[in-house]
Amino acid sequence: MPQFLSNNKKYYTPVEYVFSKIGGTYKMPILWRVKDRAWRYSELKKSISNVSDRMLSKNLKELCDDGFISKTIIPEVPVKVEYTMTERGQEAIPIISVLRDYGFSLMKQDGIKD
Amino acid sequence: MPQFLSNNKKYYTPVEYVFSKIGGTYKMPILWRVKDRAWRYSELKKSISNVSDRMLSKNLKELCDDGFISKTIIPEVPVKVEYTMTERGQEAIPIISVLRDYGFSLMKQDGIKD
DNA sequence: TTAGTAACTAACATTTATGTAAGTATGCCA
DNA sequence: TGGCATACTTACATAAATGTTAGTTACTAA
Repeated sequence: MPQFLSNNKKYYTPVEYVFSKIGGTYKMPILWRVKDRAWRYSELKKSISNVSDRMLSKNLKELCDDGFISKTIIPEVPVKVEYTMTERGQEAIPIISVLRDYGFSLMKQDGIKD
Repeated sequence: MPQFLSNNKKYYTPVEYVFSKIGGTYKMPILWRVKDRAWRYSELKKSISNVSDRMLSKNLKELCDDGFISKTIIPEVPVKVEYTMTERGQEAIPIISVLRDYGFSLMKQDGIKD
């Protein structure tokens, strides 16, 4: 396998690089929601089953730091925080869409009903 | 998030189901190699950087059990084992291809040379 | 009888990802 | 002053993925 470095971490494939950015249990679910409108922290919390504050804020922070979403703090009372897509984030959506479709196809092959 | 069961494990999204089948560090690298010809165990071992016997044989077994590749034992001396794609495995290739292309695109955005 | 090769397999250790519970900051309102 | 709300953050614990080392089977050739 080829290999390359980024931030002192070694990657062996481009696919591995993708998952370092948008992999894990919650990042794609977050991006998928935020794709067409601004979402508040509390909305995401309610909408994504079982996500803890720890994982939600960790993943939101990483997605911001990596440029996939952006964060707006609206100084109302109590404070309101909104997350929206960046252009880089939008580019991830077709890939997630392909994975979703493939997931449904596998589920069908395996006799799983959703 | 919606949810469904398969083999007593709970899944929340179709994407999660995809990764339960072809996710992890080595499954896509294996499928990507096996896509156009038969590969021997020892060839895969040499070709995939850093993979241990434990992970290689575990992943090969799971990919077989899940119907993505098939295994042929050729009773020469010493024994020869070959892995080839199934039709179900072939269907995964375009998805891996999309992920690879996206990986290269992210790497380019991030100034990483391969 | 010993050694060598291919393809595993099992036991145990470590690393990484995720879960749980509690606490913090800000500001308002009663 | 106390309590409530949103959006986190921290410390600690558990679970899941992967790594390491050694061993196994089956057969042949020296």
